[in-house]
Amino acid sequence: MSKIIFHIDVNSAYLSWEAVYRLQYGSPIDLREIPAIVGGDQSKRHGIVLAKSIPAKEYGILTGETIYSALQKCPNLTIVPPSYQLYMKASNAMVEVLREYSPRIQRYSIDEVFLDYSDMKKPYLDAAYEIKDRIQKELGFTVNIGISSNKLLAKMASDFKKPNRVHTLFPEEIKEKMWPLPVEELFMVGSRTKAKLNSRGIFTIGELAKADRDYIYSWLKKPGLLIWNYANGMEDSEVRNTPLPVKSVGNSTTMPFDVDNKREAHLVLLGISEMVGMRIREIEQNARVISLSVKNSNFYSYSHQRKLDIPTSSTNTIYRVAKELFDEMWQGEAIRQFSISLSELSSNDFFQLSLLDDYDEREEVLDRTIDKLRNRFGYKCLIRSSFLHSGIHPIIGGVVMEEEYPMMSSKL
DNA sequence: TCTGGGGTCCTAGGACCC
DNA sequence: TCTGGGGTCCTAGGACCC
Repeated sequence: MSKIIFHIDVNSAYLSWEAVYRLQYGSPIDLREIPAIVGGDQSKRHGIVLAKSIPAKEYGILTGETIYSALQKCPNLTIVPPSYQLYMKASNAMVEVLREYSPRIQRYSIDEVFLDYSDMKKPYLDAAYEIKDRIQKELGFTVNIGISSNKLLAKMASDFKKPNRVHTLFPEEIKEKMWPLPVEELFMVGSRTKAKLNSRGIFTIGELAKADRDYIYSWLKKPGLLIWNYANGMEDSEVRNTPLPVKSVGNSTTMPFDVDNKREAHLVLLGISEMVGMRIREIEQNARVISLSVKNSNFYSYSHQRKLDIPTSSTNTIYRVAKELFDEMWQGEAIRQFSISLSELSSNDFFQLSLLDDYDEREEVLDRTIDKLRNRFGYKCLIRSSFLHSGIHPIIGGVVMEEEYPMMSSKL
């Protein structure tokens, strides 16, 4: 039987949540009704637009652009900083409502949820409008709900006219509702692929859909086949109740100032190693591959990685390898952003039992002791002396540890 | 005071082996 | 005299998502 899938998408999520929160605490202004954005701190060089109100959108302000540029478009723009704890709470509250409608729920991101409504009693349109209205009434923010027979089409549907709407996009509606859209509005067609497609005369989703499958595959390989299938409405992944296992853990930081010397670079790497180390131990995994990536002041990024003989979760090992990678790749120029990522993860119990001899083990006992202290008394209770007076944070990375939700990124 | 941070997946090329 | 070919592993880079 054909499925009924909902995609629930919070309208201007971060901005709406800020607006609701501020109204609850007596603010006379609804951020959704004025040109406003949620944005990072420019003085820390985090100055990009994370979310925008509809009035801000009318000034041509785009998510991801610099605040500097947004201010040129709208000088009296209201800018508020992000508060991720708040967004997590709002997201959780929404999911609690959704659980009343189906046990099959997939949190796709902090503000997007897939819900499998197949074989439920109440007619799906009634349920969708009820969900939408309840979220608005009970939680104060609005959502769009897209409905179809698969996740891809449901997601495309939720992107139609906003805010506070329910849309359907069933296979028989594809031709009329999806094919006329510009090809870049298709999920997984980004700016690079848009340019490629346009260069060969493909401008709409319909034109991609009608292109020859083998031609697209020989030209754009697997991603080409994927978007060709999507353009034809073909997608069949399950609404996953449980998150997939984590494949990599990484943290990065854009420094408030460029780093142009090895000593400071190493300190930054130590700070990041502390965070990724804590996180990998938290999920009880070991990593076989350590990757270091840097972005220089010209915004050029490059990376090196190393595969270890023995998977690790030791902060010192991560740091040592990251330092080696940095020393062999660094060209001596000013660095803006540092990033360490751990991958090829494996459960750690095997190694703990089998490697009785090993050097990493004592490290790990110490690491775990430090983790416990930091979890109990706060991160700052124990810091390495090398950071004192360095101007560099001893633990670097902005992960909200409690109540983690899966970030599924480009995978449905 | 101009451009974040956290992810997944794919491809290409070289090394190495038989 | 004229340099195969397939498979696997590793690394670097790049595409996309929210």
